[in-house]
Amino acid sequence: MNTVEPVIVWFRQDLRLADNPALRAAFDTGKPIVPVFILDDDSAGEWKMGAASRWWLHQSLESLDSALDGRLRLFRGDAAASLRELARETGATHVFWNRCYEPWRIARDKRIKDQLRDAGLCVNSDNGSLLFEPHTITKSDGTPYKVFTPFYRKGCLSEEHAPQPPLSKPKQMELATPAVGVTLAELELMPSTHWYEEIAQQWQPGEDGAWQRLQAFLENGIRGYKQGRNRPDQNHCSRLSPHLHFGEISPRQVWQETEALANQSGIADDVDHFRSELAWREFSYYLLYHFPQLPEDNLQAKFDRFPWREDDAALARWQRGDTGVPIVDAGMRQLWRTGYMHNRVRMVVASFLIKNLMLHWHHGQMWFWDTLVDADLANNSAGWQWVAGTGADAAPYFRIFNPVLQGKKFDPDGDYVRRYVPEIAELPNRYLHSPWTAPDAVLAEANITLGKNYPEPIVDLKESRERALAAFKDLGTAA
DNA sequence: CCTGGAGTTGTCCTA
DNA sequence: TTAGGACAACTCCAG
Repeated sequence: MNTVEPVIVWFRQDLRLADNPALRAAFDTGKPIVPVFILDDDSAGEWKMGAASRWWLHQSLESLDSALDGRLRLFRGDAAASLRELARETGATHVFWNRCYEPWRIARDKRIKDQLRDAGLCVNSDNGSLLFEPHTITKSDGTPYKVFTPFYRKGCLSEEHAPQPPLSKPKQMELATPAVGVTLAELELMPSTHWYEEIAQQWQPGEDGAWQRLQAFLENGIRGYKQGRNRPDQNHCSRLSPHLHFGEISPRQVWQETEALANQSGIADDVDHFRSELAWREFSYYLLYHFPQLPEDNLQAKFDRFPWREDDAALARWQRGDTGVPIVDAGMRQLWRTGYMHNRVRMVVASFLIKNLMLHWHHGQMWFWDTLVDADLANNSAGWQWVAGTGADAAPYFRIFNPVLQGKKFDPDGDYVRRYVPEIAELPNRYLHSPWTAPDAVLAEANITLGKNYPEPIVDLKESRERALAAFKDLGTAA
C-alpha cells in the first residue's frame, strides 16, 4: 500500500482518459488514483440499461481497464456503499466524478454526495459530457428555452458559452490497486446467447474506437454531410452516438476536431450542420434537465387524451420488421441486427408506429431503449416526443411521413432496403418501396408472393394517415 | 404589454 | 416533370 492515501475517480458515462475533468482534477492532487466503475442497476428504476447498451458497456469497460493497465476496479450494487467500502479499504479522502443529467441520477448523486461528506470524504464533481450545462443557459427572463434555434444561438454560438478546448490526457498517472470489487464477468453485462456477433463486427467500443470513428468520419463522411446525412444508403453519418453516450469521446473534443475543417473550402456548411447535430444532443439534455418528466409524460398535456390504440400483434410486427412496408422493415431489422438505425429511418419508423399504427410513443421508446447501442435517455425521449408531436417544440400535426416517398427520396437505388430485406431484393426500384403496387407478373418475376414470403402492408397508408389526422385534429389546441 | 417573425427533419394537390 | 401553395393555429422569443 502506498504511504500517501489515494484519491478515487468514479467513472460513469465518461469512459475515457483524455478530456476527463474528474480524472484531471484527481491527477492534479498528485496522489495515487483508484479508478472505479460501479454498476448500480437498482437506482435506475425503469431505465435500467437495455441489452444492447450492456453489451457495449462490457466492451468499453474492457477497453478502459486496458488503458489503465488493468487497474480499473469494478463494483456491483449500491454506489454509495461501494465508494465507502473502497475509501475504507484504501484510506482515500477524495472522490472525483463527472456529472450525469438523468433525473434519477441527479437525485442519486446528490444523496451519495451527502452520504460521503457525512462520512468525512471530500467530493468533487465536474462537467465531462456536455458543451455547456443546462442550468447555464436561460432566456433573459430566467426560464428555459423550448425552441432549438434560439437555444443554439445563445449556447454554442455565443461568445459567452463557446465550447472550451478539451483537456489533455494525464501523463504517467500513479494508480493504486486495492484488492476489492468484482470481475468484469461478474457484472453480467454480456448476453447468454450470441446475438451480438453482427453488432460486434460493426463497432469498436472504447476510447480508441471512438477516435478511429471520428477520424474516419472527418476523412470520408463530413464532406457532403448536410445532404448525405439523410441517406441511409450512404456513409455520411458520424455514428458517434454510442461513443458519446458512454463518454468515450467528449463533445468538446469532437467540436474542436471540426475546427480545422471549418475553414476548408466547400465544407463550411457541412461542418456547421454537423455541429448543430451536436447541439441537438445538448438540447435533449437541456430539455431533460428542465423538464424531468420528458421520458414519461407528454410535454403537451392535451395529448394525454389522444386515443392511442392497443395492438400487441401490430407492435410485435413493427419490432420484428415485418410490417410489409420495406423502408420500415429495413430500419427495424437494421436495429435488431446491428444495434443502430440510421437517423432518417428512425424518424420514418417512429412516424409509422405513432401515426400509421397509432400506438403510443412509449412502445417505440422502450423498444429503442433495449435494442440501441446508443440508447440515451435524453436523446431517445426527446426524439420520440418530437416525432409524436407531443414535445416542447412540436411538429405540426399534419407532418406524417409517407414511408414510400421517404424510401424513394432517401434510398433511391434501394441499396438500403435490399441489404436488410433481401426477400424483395429482386424487385425493380420502381416497386421496391411499395411491393403491393407491383403487377402480378413483376412480383412473380422477383419470386415474391405477398402474404407468403413478404407480408401485405399491415395498414393501408392512406387510410391510416387520415385516421391519425382526424384524431390529432379532434384534440384541438387547448391545453 | 405589444408586435411580429419564426419554428430540424412533410405531403398533397394544382397548375 | 416540377414548383409553389395549402395545410391551423399556436407558442416561443426577441425587440
